[in-house]
Amino acid sequence: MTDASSLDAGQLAAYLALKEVGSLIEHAVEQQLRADGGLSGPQFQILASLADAPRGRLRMTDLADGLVYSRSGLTYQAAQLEKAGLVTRAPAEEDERSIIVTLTPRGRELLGKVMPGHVEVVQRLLIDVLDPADLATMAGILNRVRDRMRTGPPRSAAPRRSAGARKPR
Amino acid sequence: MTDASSLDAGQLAAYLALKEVGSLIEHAVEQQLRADGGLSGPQFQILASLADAPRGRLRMTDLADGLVYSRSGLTYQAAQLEKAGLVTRAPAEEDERSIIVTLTPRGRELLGKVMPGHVEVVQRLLIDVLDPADLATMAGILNRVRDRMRTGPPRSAAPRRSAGARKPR
DNA sequence: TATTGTTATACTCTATAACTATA
DNA sequence: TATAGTTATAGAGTATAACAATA
Repeated sequence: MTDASSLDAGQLAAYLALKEVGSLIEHAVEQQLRADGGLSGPQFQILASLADAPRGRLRMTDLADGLVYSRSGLTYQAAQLEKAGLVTRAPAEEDERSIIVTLTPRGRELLGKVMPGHVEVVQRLLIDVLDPADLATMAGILNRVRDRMRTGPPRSAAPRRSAGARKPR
Repeated sequence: MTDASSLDAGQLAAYLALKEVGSLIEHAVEQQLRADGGLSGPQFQILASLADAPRGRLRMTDLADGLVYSRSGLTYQAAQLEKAGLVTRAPAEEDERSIIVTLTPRGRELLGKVMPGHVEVVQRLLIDVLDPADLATMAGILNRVRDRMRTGPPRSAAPRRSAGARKPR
């Protein structure tokens, strides 16, 4: 990837570093989750989302929206988690079409068992390497990127290529 | 993931932002690669690595090392790419055990066809959102993290998370 | 024996489309 | 008709272990 057709060296370096660090951390985290709790990344995300929700309950659709993937993909994962006794599924009372997924005590327990290791990995790979100021700077920058991404990718304004020179914020 | 057991809010925010931005960009890039050239992310990475190498040639092992995954995984991908006429595989002359993977003209051509779109996505999602200073700052920080990760994760400092975990599934 | 790579196999994940049922 | 979710299915990706060939 020497010639990226219009990304200068610095831009390319930023992109590649982001990509690599992201995937390395993800990899390390997934290994830990698997080893400590037999959980895959997606499964952990579902359990964590539920743990974060009011009564450990969320509708399938809300879960799917928060986590990116398709309905059917979530159905598959939810079925796995249900088989393992980590969540239950039941129709919502107000709307019989909706399914409410609920974290079971056992699910919460497993999450508690896995969390320390999870935190340890993140701490060791990311937090410990940076001083608080850098960490805050990075978070700020990345949040800006994330917000922009979520605000609908300006598909309309695609043909933009002014290599930098923009002061967002 | 409200309670992360020992990550403060800022640390957690940094981690989550990194994770989310990384996966959103990866997703967008993979979609573009698939649409513009019928390539998966891993396949593109292999082709790009080859394009970067001296004569468009690399040994299987060197490819695998550079790209993370297992030998067998690379064998699979290399076979796909060979079927598509994008690379060739031939034993090395100095060491009959080694296989040299070579980018074909057609492979290089496809790469050329896919690159503009690839760059455009990165530009739109990442570069355009940040001013040059932020970009440089982020690259610097992430490079520090990456270097540390590569310098063998101080496995010594990881008190193994025994905790009899091992059951869900 | 160690290294390079392939094969066989098995499993996870994801997506699309067709389908059911509620609203 | 529109929405929520499931099912059937199909395919891609990855890893592990056993294997063959070369060094």
